[in-house]
Amino acid sequence: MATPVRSSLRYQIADVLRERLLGGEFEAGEQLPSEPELARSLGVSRSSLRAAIALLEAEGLLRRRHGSGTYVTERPLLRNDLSLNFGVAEMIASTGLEHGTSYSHAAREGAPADVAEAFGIETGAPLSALHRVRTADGKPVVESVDWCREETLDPSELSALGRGSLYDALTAHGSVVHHGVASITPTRAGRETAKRLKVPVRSLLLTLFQVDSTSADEVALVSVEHHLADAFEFTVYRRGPGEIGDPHP
Amino acid sequence: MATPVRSSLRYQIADVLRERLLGGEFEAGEQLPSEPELARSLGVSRSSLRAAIALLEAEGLLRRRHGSGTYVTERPLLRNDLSLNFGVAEMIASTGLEHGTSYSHAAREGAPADVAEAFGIETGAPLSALHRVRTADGKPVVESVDWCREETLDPSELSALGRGSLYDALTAHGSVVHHGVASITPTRAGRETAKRLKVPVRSLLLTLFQVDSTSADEVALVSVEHHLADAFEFTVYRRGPGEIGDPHP
DNA sequence: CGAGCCCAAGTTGTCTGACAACTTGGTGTA
DNA sequence: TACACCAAGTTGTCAGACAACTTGGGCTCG
Repeated sequence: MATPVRSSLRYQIADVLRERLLGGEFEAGEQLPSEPELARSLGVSRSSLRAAIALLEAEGLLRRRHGSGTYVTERPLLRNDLSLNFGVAEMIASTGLEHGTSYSHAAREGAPADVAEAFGIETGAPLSALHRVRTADGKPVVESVDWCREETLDPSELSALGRGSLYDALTAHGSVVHHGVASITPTRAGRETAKRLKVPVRSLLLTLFQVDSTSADEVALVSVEHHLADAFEFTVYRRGPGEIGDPHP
Repeated sequence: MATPVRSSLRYQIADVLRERLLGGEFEAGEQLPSEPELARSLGVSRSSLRAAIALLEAEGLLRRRHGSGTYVTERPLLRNDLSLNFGVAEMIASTGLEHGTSYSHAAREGAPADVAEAFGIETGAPLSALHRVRTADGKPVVESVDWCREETLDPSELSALGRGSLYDALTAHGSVVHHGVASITPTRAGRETAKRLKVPVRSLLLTLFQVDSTSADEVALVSVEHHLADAFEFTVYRRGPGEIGDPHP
């Protein structure tokens, strides 16, 4: 049972190539082997390989030039690339610091207006809420609140999370997060937040309001994360305006 | 002549489909015609159509389900989608407000450290700089500084920009911006910035440090934009973790 | 000798046709 | 009714061929 989520071949190929690229097998600017050759060496058809390359090109990792070749983009490894969705723990770990949790509390709470709107329910309707303070090398860096439906995970299950990932817990309950839409705003620390993060009141924060959905476009999780301003650097790869969609006049 | 930058067919198809999708021809969640049928109606091969659909899927506009069909994603129209690169003017215009410029000054200036590093030159080396304050319905909302090489655009050319887009000017000089990498941080308004934006000192800002490059991965433009916190809402579509590979374990 | 044209090899882009894998709704049967 | 099965429709993958384009080398010609 449990729908093994057999990824399409092109995603598997893209995963393999991404790992080899990020692993440094090819240098920046270097030309990849030709498509027929690469396809042979991977044991896949050229069309599937091309589909995989298209994915990596959309991510900004590769660039194709008609008649010339496929090249590794020279962009630096993006720190905390916003176009990829992952948890705070991975984000901290990727900087080489030790991540931890200095505060964790789960409860059944009424939904605030913005969260309720995301779920399509009424304000004040009960949801499972998980309040946490995440630390990097012991220093608090992120205060977060995660909301999900009680049917998906009840408060006691959230409490039992321990070191496990919230995404993993959702997956185990059949609610696989496929993508999220994040909204980014600068904010200032309020009394409570300042105390938990151990910074002065009105300190600079970067706040992410994120709605995570399943592949069926059902909202699975809503998160509010307050990040210390100087804890992380968020980056994003922006396509265009050169090659994509002119409104042809 | 002059290299008409003939976009690949799949990009043209993606443009057409994107326009039809955003134009509301299909409702959210609705199923598209089958690939063979759609290919026939567009007069292209199925493989090219599939390549175009892959682009739109990577943008989060469509979703394909093996054996079932291709569906329009239910996500709302993203306000100021960070994964797309466009100028401040378009951003303001997309909110329905009148955009303008209340301050504009171009000069030859020495490069600050971070800008110099992006260009790969020494700190203090001369660049063309364009300082501007952009307005929405007459109210200042963004203070920006754009830097480019003197060989690309000299200060007098920057001054002569008028209402034209900086990207257009760069394109006209053979320096087509293909993509950018933006870094996002919360900041507070300094004395000068506060005065120009007509807000109190230490007001909340969202600062974008962006490096725009050509398709040859040469840095064409570096911008620093200070946005009023409540002027815009920046959003970004985040893939995964469900279907696509983790960044790196 | 140098500049410019031309060509051939190599690469990505597109097309065609076929079949596999999967989903979905309906039908038939126990 | 419940379940298994089937058939039609859809996307996924494969194979081969040719077109479009880039690049570098060799050639011609001034």
